[in-house]
Amino acid sequence: MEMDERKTKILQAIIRNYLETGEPVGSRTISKDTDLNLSSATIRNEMADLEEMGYIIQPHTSAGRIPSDKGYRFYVDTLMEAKEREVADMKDMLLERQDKLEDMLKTVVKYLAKDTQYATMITAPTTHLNKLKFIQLSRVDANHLLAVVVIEGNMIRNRMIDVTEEIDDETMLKLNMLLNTQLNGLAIEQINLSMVAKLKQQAGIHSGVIGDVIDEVIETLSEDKDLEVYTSGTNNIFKYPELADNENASRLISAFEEKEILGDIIQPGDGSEETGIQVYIGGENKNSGMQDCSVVTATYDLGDGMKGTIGIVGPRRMDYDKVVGTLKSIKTKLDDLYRKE
Amino acid sequence: MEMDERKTKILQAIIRNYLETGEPVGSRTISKDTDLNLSSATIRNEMADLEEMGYIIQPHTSAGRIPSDKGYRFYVDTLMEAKEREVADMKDMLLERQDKLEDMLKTVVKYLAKDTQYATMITAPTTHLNKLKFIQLSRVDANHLLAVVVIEGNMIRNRMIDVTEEIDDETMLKLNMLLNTQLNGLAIEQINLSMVAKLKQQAGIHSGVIGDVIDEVIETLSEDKDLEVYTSGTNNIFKYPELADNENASRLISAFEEKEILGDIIQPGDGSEETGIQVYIGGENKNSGMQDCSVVTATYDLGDGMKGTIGIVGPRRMDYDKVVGTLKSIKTKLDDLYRKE
DNA sequence: TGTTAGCACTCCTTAACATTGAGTGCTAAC
DNA sequence: GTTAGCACTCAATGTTAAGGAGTGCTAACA
Repeated sequence: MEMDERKTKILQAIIRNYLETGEPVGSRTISKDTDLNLSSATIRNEMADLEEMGYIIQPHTSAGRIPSDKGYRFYVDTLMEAKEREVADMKDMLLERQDKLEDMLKTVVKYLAKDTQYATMITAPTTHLNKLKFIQLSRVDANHLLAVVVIEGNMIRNRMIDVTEEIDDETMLKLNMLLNTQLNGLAIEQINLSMVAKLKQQAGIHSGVIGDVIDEVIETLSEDKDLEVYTSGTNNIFKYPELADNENASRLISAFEEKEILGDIIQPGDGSEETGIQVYIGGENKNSGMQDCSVVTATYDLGDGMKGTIGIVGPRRMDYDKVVGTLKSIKTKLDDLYRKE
Repeated sequence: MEMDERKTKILQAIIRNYLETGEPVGSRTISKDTDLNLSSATIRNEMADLEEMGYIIQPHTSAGRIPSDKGYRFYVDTLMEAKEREVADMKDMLLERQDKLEDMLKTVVKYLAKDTQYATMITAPTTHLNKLKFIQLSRVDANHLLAVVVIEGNMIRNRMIDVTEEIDDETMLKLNMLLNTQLNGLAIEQINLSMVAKLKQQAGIHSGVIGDVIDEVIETLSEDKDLEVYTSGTNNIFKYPELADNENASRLISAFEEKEILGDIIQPGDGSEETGIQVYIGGENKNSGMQDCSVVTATYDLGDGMKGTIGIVGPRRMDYDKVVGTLKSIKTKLDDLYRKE
């Protein structure tokens, strides 16, 4: 048996209706809702076919049908009409300050949660490909140095370094010079052990303390800010009874708190490249706690290799059109953000 | 009618039992559980008295009794035996790094959630009383300056500043000098508008750009890091049926996400000064969403005016002994942390 | 051959009702 | 003052019946 136009139309009507009401939909409803002018009996025959083909499911013998994962998948891949939606302007969210990326991400994720009424999360952009722009070591007091590093995209990292013996001005100057000439322009990823060894060697006699300082500077660089994840609207899961039972809710809340969801979910190279948007429906999720959820992710790219991911988590009967549309718009705005400048 | 020793013993037994089981406790149970050697009938008479006095409540006529807020209050104030408990060492959590206070707070709050099985939150220490230790302005590229400020307690703040016209080396040097001599040693709180005006005046001719830069530096200082709140174990609320119904859970989760709970709850100067520990039982909470919760807070003090608050949120029938004990221990460890050095 | 009306059947949902049992309050005796 | 005894209350649980939405199947129809 195979899909024809009529079956497609009926399947679409079932899904549309179910997304709206959350109730299993019966043959009579479809008979009235579509422009096919078919009796409920005919619809019933078609529905039996669709069930046999695996697109819809009957919760129990005397109930209507609900879409299966395969049905949703068909809908998302071929029937959905995701329209770009008007969304708030990222520029406004940036508050004109480049270094407070963190604040913008929080604002975005909050905005998305409010707009979609689902739970949302966003990862900070990766920076391991970014190049060093500026390194500075300053003496704060007798036994504390402050290391500040700026990388491409104007992200700042810093660290207070304890030193056991005071370092004189001349050495500080030399050290700063050394760090800048050797490391500037390199991507964080490129810095390896042999480079560090070379650096230490060049730093010369004071190897004891200076070696430690260099180690700490390097560590500051490779600090994993990439994994930073912000979430919002977790309480939205209570709006959907199928997710709101205690066990499920507890699992989800916990997953959001641990912030490990996105890492678990995203499987690079699964066709999301073209649009940057990817949909995972119910059982398609690897994460066992999320088999009853659908997740839509978008990869944004601020340029210079700074990519991050936005995730929206809702029930299977998520409003895919709206969510995908919104994410597309947000993604576009984020992508344009740095590029235009 | 007034409390006598026997009533006290019975009340204590009722509360202890209820805290353990979560079920209303009947007269027969108390008759067997206590060493009073009284029949259930006698206990019933006493219970009727205790109810009249407002310490216990009968959910319905044929049920046992549960403690009222007043009962819990009596228990917490006079019957409880909070024993200091062995807790993880903060030193280990600090990972030997002074500037990563944030990481320590996250670790503490996570540890507490795991240890107590309640939802926990912690506020970062206030810093508005702290003194400036170090200010540095550096040129990152032609139109970006980097401002870095270190305050007492070695907390670091920074900001990237856009400048429209390039600032020459000499001016930078002068500006750094000026900022350090004028502001070092001052508490953040002390810096006011007239000081800023004076600063700008002293900075001289370049007033346009320089003025903006100074404004941004000042803003960096007063950035409200104080309000930073970390939470953990929110999913623990599902362990307590009285909190886990949808409406309640949603409200609580949302309150935790907004992180406004502690601010709402803490009422300074309500007797928590002696021990730094404060207990809010059920209806005693101002926040309307938390009328079914109990909250225990502890104020920690890292010295230099850096105070913060820890909060533990659970059901009314929280294990007060354990929670208060744990908080006392944690508080002591935190208080000692910086002081000893 | 596809479509449809009709009908028996399934099974979830809801309400009504009876049963059980924990726990109480009261009374009278100790 | 304490206690045994007893009638009473009421949430919880189980049972049964009625109602209804929706199906699958059959037979008639265009």
